[in-house]
Amino acid sequence: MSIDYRLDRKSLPEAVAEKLETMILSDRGRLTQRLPSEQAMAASFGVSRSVVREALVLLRARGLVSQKSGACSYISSPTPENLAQAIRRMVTLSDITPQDLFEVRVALETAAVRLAAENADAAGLARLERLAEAMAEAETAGDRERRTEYDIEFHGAIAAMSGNLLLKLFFDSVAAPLREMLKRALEANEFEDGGGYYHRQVVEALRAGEPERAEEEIRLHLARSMRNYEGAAL
Amino acid sequence: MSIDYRLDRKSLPEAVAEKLETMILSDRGRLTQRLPSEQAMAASFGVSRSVVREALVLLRARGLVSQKSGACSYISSPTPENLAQAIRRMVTLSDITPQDLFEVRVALETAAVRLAAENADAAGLARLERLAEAMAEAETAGDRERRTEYDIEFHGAIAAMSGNLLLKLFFDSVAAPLREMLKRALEANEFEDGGGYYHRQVVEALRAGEPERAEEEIRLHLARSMRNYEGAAL
DNA sequence: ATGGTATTATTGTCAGACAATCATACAATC
DNA sequence: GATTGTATGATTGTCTGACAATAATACCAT
Repeated sequence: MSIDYRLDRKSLPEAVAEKLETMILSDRGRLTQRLPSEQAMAASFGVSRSVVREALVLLRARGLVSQKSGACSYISSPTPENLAQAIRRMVTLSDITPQDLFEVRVALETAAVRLAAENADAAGLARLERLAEAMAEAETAGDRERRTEYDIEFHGAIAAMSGNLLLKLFFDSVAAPLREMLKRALEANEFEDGGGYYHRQVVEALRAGEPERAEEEIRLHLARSMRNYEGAAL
Repeated sequence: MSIDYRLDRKSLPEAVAEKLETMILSDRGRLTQRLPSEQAMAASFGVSRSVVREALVLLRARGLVSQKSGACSYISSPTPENLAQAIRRMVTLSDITPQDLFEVRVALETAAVRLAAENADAAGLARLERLAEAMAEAETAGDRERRTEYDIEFHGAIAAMSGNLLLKLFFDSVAAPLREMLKRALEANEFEDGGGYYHRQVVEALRAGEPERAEEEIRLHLARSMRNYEGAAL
């Protein structure tokens, strides 16, 4: 006649995963640490190996552990790609439109370029210049594929130059699906861009250390390049 | 002596999950559809039930299916909470600082208020005004808890008014940890704010349909309120 | 010490079993 | 006839045991 209020409605694997997660998070800093074997965990948690396995699948999906067949599980850190996939799923399944994606990207990048204008160092500026030049070269050579690569790298470098890890992470996550859209659009449409003119304008503003101007240049550039996405479905 | 090129280095559960995911995604629109039983899936995929179970755990972690014990699995859509959790994990595990969080929040909110200035409708503006008033009232009454609630709701309402689902989603995900920080800071520090003055300024700019001014007001307000976060650890 | 080999531990997958839970059909009641 | 309660079957949740594939380790020969 045990009453058994059953406050834990969760399933056993979720409960185990939660415990493991708190253990992992409290142990951060000491990463790349190997976990006990599944049998050992099953014994210490008082559940069967199947439950531990399902818990590990959950944690792997969250990017918190990595498993190699035959070897033990290791603690790991979630990667940006992890978040990017979640966003992509969300975008394809919910009512988020390509325009939403682009607007968020503009928000992140304008903020990034503001911060970059204050953090800019010589090495970073030189790298941006190299990328802008390489892009212009690829464009005059007619190599649109390489042009796009350099373009993406340029914008990513600005996000990195902001010195804000979260900003960079968000930018990458949003840029990934946009990049795929762009690739599909490139195969169909004609491409149009100012041959790296805007990129150089941005670099100049960054070198001068003028956040407002840098933001304005990026905003112009992005508004212009948005046309290339038109007609591209998610 | 079968060569067995083994092009699929993935584990069986991942392969099954991938197949199921493409099936689900291609069937979107016809959601709330029930999947076959685990046994049936195991038979049709030619694997054991354990493999199907692990695949389902993966899909559940991605928010693509929901399971009720005893009943079948149902196709489902990922929720914002799903993404928010991923972001929270990412924030607690990496070297992201409170300042990073705040900067991203400013980026998202300034973009949101710009868009809101263009999308503003009477009902939304009225709601914002009610919230600003309620906040000012709570502040004069000395009820800091309620004041904070209205404050958060006000900013969330602006994000929602942008009409951009992804922007709102990101904002909520970033605001959640900031909100916790603020609560802790509130218990220690004295709080200082302009009694809802800035909020009213923002609403005015929105009503006038002036994106630039609205952004500037929000920026001022946020720069001012950032002091309240000082000394609060993540 | 170094490199190759054998042993051992661990994971990946399978099969079968049973209890707990849910869905459904059916009977009973108003 | 609609609703409620019950019985039955299906399904999931968990456990156990097993074996092959793979990685880590210890051991041995050079």
